[in-house]
Amino acid sequence: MAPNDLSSSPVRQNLTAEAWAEAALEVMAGGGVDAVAVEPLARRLSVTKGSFYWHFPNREALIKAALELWEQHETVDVIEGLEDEPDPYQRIVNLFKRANSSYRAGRLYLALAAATDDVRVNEVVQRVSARRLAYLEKCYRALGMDASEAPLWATFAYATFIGNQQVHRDTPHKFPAGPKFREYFKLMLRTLIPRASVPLRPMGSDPIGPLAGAKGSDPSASRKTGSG
Amino acid sequence: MAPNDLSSSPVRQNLTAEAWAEAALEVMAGGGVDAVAVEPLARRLSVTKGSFYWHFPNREALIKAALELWEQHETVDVIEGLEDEPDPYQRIVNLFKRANSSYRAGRLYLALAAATDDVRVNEVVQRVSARRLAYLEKCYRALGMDASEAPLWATFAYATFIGNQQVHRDTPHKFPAGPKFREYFKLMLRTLIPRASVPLRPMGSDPIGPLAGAKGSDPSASRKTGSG
DNA sequence: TTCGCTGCATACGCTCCCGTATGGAGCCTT
DNA sequence: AAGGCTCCATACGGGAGCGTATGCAGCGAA
Repeated sequence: MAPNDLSSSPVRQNLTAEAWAEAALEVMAGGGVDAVAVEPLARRLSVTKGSFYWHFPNREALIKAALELWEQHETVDVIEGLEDEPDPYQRIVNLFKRANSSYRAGRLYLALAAATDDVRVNEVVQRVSARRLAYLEKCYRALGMDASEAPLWATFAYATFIGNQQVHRDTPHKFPAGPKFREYFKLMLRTLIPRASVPLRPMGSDPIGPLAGAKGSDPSASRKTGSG
Repeated sequence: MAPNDLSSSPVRQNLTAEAWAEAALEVMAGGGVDAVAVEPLARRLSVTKGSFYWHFPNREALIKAALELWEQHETVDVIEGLEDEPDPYQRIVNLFKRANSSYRAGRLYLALAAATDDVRVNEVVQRVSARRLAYLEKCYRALGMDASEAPLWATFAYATFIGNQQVHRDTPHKFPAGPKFREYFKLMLRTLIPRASVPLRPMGSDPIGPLAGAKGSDPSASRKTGSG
C-alpha cells in the first residue's frame, strides 16, 4: 500500500531550511536584507508562515542562515574552483572572467553590501571582500611583486571588478557589450596585470577564451552588434 | 492643560521641505530607499507626522523630492565645479580626488544604486551614472583618444572610482590609508590616464595635492599616521 | 488500530507605519 | 482686537508583518 507519489503532487512539499534561505537570498538581490519578510516569502513559496516557524525560530535566524549560505557560495564555489590553475597570470584572468560573467552573483553582493546599517551583513561582506582581496594579492605576489606593491594592485584590480558590476547594473546600455566587451576585457587585462617586471610567460595571442557570461548577461547586447 | 512649558525651548522650528528631503537622504545612505519612513524621520527631527504631511502629500513625494535633491547635488555641485580646469589630464585627476574624498556621498550612491527593485531610484541613478561616464569620456577624448577608445577607458576609470568606494566601505581596514593611499592614488593615475599617445602637458612632479578627504574619510587612518 | 512525530495551516494579538481629520498656538494683517 | 494664515500636535482608522497558539493531515512504529 501507500503508493503516494510525492514528486508530482503539490500536497507534500517538505521545504527544507536551505530552500527558505535560498529564497531569502533571491529577494535580497533585489531589495537587500530589509526586503526579507516572512509572510511575503511564504506566499512566494506557496506556503504559510506555519511552515517557516517550524524551520526557523524567527526572522533573524533566516537572515543568519541566508548570509551563511551566501558566504559559503562565495568562498567555496568561487575561490576553490580557481586554485587548480598553476599560472598566476591566468588565475587573475579567470577571476576577471568570473567577475564579469556571474551577473546575478554580482547583484547579490552589491545589494548586500549596501546595507550599511546592518551589522550582521557587514561582517559577512567584510569577510568575503577581504578574502577576495587576499587571494588577488597572493596572485600578484606570485607574479613577482613585492609586499608593498601587491596590495595596491590587488585593491586596484578588485575595485575594478566590483565597479564593473556596479556600472553594468546601473547603466546597462552604457556598458560595453559584444565585441566591444572583448576589447574592454583585453584593455583591463593589459592594464591591470603588469608583466613587464617578471615575464613568467610570453602569452602572445588571446588568453581570454569564450567569455561565457559576456553574452547572456546583458540583454541589450543583441541590438547593436552590427560591427563587422 | 493649556500652558505648555515649551515656551523657553525652540518651539518654532519651521522645517522646510528641503530639510525633510535632506533628512531622507541621510537615512537613505544607511538603509536605502526602504529606510525612509515618515514617523521615524519625524522623531529624528523632533517633530510629529503633522509637520510632514503639511509639507508633503505623502511618503512618495518625499522620496521623489529627496532623489531630485540628490541628483542636483551630484550634477551641479560635482560636475560643474570641474569645468573650470582647462587641462583634461588635471580634470581626470580632480575627478579621482573627488571620488576618493567624498566618502559620505559615495555611500549615498552605493546605497541608492542597491535598490534594484525601485524604478524611481533606478532612473535617477542611471542618469547620474551616465552623466559621469559621458563626462569622463569627454575628458579622455580631450586627451587625444578616438571615439572607439575613449568609452572603454571612461568605463574603466569610472568602474575604478565606484569600486574604490565600495572596497573602502566594505573593508575599511584593507583599503590603503595615509602614505599608502598616496602611492595607490599615483598608481591609479599612471595606469588609468595613458599619456603616451598625445602628451598634452609634461607634468613631471606631483599633481595630486592635499587630498582633502583621504584623511577624514577613513577613521582607521589616524592610527598609522606616524609623521607628525 | 492506535499512538506519536513531522510538516504545515489557521487564527489571534501585537507593533509599526501610513494617511486623514481636526484642533490649536503663534504671527501677521487690518 | 479680531480674523486669517502658517505650521505643527493629537487622535483615529486601516494595513502589513512578526511571533504564538493551536489544529490537523500524513506517515511510521508498535
